[in-house]
Amino acid sequence: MTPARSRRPGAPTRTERGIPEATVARLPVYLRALTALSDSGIATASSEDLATAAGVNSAKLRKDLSYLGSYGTRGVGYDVEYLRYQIAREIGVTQDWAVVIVGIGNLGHALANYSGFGTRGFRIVALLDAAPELVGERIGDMVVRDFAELEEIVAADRVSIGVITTPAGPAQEVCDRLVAAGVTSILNFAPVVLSVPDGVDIRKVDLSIELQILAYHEQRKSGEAALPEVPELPAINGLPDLPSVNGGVGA
Amino acid sequence: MTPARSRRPGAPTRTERGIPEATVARLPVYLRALTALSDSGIATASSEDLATAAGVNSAKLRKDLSYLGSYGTRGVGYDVEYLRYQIAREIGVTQDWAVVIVGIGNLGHALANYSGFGTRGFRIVALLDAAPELVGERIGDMVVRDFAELEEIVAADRVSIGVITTPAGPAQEVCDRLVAAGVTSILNFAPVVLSVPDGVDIRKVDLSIELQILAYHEQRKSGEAALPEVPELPAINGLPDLPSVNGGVGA
DNA sequence: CCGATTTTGTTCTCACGTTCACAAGCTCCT
DNA sequence: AGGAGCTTGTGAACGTGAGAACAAAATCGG
Repeated sequence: MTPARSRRPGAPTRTERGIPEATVARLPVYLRALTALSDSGIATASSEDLATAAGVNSAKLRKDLSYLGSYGTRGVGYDVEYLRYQIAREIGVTQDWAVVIVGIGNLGHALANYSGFGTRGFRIVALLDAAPELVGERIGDMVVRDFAELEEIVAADRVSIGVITTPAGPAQEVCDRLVAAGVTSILNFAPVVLSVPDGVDIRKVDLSIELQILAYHEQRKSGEAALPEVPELPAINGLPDLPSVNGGVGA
Repeated sequence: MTPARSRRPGAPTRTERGIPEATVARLPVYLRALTALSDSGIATASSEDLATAAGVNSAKLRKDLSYLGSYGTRGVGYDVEYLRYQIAREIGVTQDWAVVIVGIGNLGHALANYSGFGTRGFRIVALLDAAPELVGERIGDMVVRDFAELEEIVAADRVSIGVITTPAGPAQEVCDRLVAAGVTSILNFAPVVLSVPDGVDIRKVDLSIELQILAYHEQRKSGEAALPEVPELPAINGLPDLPSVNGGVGA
């Protein structure tokens, strides 16, 4: 996707630009760990302490932090407040980001009520749904508005992040509308693969996929003997002749 | 972690055992794509078709499927029903798994109502909460039960998967109780790093982390010039002397 | 029956991520 | 002031994953 900016071997000095994706995904975890330490009144922490709090290995943590710069003092550790600020700044949560949530079903409700939105840095500016019976409903201190107002809201509040909590069906259309309106980052909870143009980031959260991954490992654990060795379907001899629509299988 | 069973170069025949983790994470996506194709009455699909539907590259998809075995016919493609069954079996969703949900707040409600639980293969056997005012509440066709009944339920229904949707505070304790009761796979929605003994699998879903990752990329997009170059905190000259508890920073 | 065509399964190479191990650098004690 | 003791930051080795490219196998038309 991204053209991978040409790597000059000779000049890796400073933060350059471009922290490895795996590291970016861990920075929020470190940020949370630092906040917890800070709340406990701890002023300084070693990479070992932090790594334990974040659930990672200390070498990895040090390398991750080294991409941001050389905060930290040898022989001492990291100043909790200082490092916390640096990470927050690097991630971009020192400013706050306007977010819209589209699709106010069960999950949309839950997210709308999610106080403080987990960590600060994000502000829900609108709850949207196309269903007339939902529009006008109060949730916390917000009111559900019509999805038709999307463009107006995005423009007025400089919304750059959209959260899709609709069913699978309308998700792609909602996504297209969000992108057209100017949203450039999308968090998708609908169980579909959304396609977006280059320049738009998308992340997916999928409960059923997570459960299936767990099930795979669970199956391996409880009796590897219980795994049937390639039990061919009853009739797959000659031609695969349109069993199609009726789900005679498992699911 | 896994000792990586010695690879004999000459005999990679059959499913051996041990599919790469990255592949395991994509199998559920393929499964969903196949189900969609099946529902559209499509009986055969090429790796290209499937890859498009699943949002991946076709070479990757073929390699992933090759770990399961040699389903698929050269010059033709894959039989949709057949492949679907093979993947479902490999993941383990041909049998169904008993699941308990602990913590019936907003999110717990949402999951409890999540009809069909996304894909079949999972059966919610209990909704649990420790708060007396929630116990007894009806949600769909289920009733919230007391968390104290956990052990009994896990034993009776052979529950191997637990979902934690409590706040951060009680999450570790709930986790410990689940593990002690015999649950060996946990899906955690609480914003904390849980620690579990070896042999227990844990996966985490974290809204605020996902948003922060989006924010990072968003910040890079909108004006790389807008990124302030290392604006040191006002007073970090000499010694890091306990600024600790008061959060003078941003978050 | 044979060759052209299609599409899988696999090999090879490269990039990315993780972990180890250690030199550089800071503090504290004597 | 100097050395002992920690802890960071990073270079190097290792393992995993992604993608290109191609040989093997199946169908289909002549």
